Amino acid sequence: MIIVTIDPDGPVPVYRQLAAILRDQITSGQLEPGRPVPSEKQLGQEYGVARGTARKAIAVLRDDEHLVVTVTGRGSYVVPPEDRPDD
Amino acid sequence: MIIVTIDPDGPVPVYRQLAAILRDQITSGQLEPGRPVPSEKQLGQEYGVARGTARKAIAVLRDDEHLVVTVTGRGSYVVPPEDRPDD
DNA sequence: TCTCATTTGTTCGTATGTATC
DNA sequence: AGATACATACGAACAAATGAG
Repeated sequence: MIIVTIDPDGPVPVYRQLAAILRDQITSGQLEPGRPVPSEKQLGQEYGVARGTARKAIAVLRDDEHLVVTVTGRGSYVVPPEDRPDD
Repeated sequence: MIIVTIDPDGPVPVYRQLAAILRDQITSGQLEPGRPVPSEKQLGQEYGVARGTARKAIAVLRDDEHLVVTVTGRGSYVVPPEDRPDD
């Protein structure tokens, strides 16, 4: 069992650490295709970071890696592997 | 007559200023036990704040001070003094 | 049962100010 | 100067619950 925590004082920015955690959950199938990613608020509470930081982590997965899509007023959802551009 | 206004630029957050205003109205009896607190929308309009800010003010009175209870789809109501935990 | 308005609940989008590194 | 991080605040959209009719 690997304990995944965030180190605010480490060399890697918090939002990138959180993005890595979520990326692992997605690629491992723990977060299934089509299912919603926890909200920015939830992620903030669960990982002890500000909403803006959680938001930035999701932005990485969405804008840079296309692992999720975001819908205003709804949330972000895991993109099925076959729908991901160059994967 | 004390004029109660909200100072958006002061050191105290707007939602706490509004919570203080409502708290005074409740403890002074101006807002009577059992009666509804103005809706989030109304408070927003009356005090010139966003609904989310009015909502946050009510959350303080409900979650931290137990001065009001909230019913989804209905509104928030003033808790009678004798029903308030440790008061 | 159905429709409608009102209200609370939740979420994202954006901006500002402050502080730190 | 720039990136990071937090708190606050406004706005918008969507959802769910309630009650009136």
